[in-house]
Amino acid sequence: MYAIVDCNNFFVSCERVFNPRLEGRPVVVLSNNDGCAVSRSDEAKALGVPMGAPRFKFRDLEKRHGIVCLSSNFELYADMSRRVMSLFDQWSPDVEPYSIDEAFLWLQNPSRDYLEKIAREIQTTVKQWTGIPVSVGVSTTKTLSKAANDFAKRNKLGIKILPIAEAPEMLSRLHAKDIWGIGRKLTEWLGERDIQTALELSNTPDRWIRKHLGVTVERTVMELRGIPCIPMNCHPGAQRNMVHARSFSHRVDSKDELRTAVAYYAERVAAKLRREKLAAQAACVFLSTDYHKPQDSQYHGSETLAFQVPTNFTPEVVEYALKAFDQTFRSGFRYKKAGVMMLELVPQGEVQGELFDKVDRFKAKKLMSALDIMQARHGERALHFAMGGAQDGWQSKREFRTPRYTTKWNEIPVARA
DNA sequence: TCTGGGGTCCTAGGACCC
DNA sequence: TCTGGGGTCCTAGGACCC
Repeated sequence: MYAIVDCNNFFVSCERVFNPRLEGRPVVVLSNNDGCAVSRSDEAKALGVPMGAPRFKFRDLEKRHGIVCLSSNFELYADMSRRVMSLFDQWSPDVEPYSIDEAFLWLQNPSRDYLEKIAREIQTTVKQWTGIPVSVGVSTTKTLSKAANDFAKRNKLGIKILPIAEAPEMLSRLHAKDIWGIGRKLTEWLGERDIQTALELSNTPDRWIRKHLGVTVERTVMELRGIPCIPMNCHPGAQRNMVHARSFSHRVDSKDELRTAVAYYAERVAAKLRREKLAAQAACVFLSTDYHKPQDSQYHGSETLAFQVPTNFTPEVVEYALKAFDQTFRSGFRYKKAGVMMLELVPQGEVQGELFDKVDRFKAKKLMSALDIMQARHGERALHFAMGGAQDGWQSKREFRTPRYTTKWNEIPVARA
């Protein structure tokens, strides 16, 4: 049986662990730039704050009901996620962390009593040891366990065990859009063909599905019928790409300012590569205007350049990123977002040397370690590349960020006895 | 006025090989 | 007049997930 353990309102729950005053109040965590609602407490959901809604659209609700809006604090959420994930191996040797707030567990014993007991135990232990409330769904496939979890959440059950015999009943009440793997486009397409519920989809002939919707949806359909097609992935392959991208708080039209932003993003993504001990074979820079403003002239450009040798050396990453930037930049637009992608990642230790290399790799590595140590100890701005320069208008807005309680010594919570 | 960021997988089509 | 069959690799774009 597959269990999915999913943290309830994860980002909000993380905030509540360290600020119990938020308990019982409507709380919303905002995306970068304090833009959209990305996590909502039950109270905020009940007031009608939609997932992904931009803040200015629920400002009225916010004022009227005293909704607490917080900027996202990813350092905290990542650390809390690590704590939660670290607990799962006591219930199963096969754990697949699926996202920052979810993991699949493979449970060998299918007896209902056993599954109930384990699911309850997971719920109480995670809450007691980390402060995070979770929901658990269990069934014969991953897709059905996700449906069970959704059911548990909707009905405030906390856990739901779904034997295959009971699946059709539940699927008849599950809308196609709420199936794991069926997104907006597919929902629309299915709706046009009068397929509304998960049960209707699972009763559709698989040949027809395969022909019109491809193998991915076919797998989902089989899974709804209780036939596992999406295996556990406990040892995921190495990461293939890495991105650092941000929207600007104001629109930017100056080339210099945009260039500075790109150089800074290149710095950040190179540092992230080194943390993961990876090197990239190519760099891609992309720029875009504000697609929410169709009346403005639009431009979405990107340029990819291959490195001579796979690298994570900041000066080299910045150099290539700026070269790509100069090729993709067009003047006369007001830019809203830029990003730097590192492509075709390889483990740093497996990089093949190059006889006529321009860079002294040995020195480069020592220089970067020194830089990384300095930044870890004294902050990112203590020592950095001039190119990534002074912080300008393109910087993200983060007005309401809470302390990084668990990862910074000077932000650790203080108890007064 | 104000609308996120970071990923993966699949498919179709074109270029190229013998 | 008549013009094959069987592959691989790469890329762009589109879908999905959280």
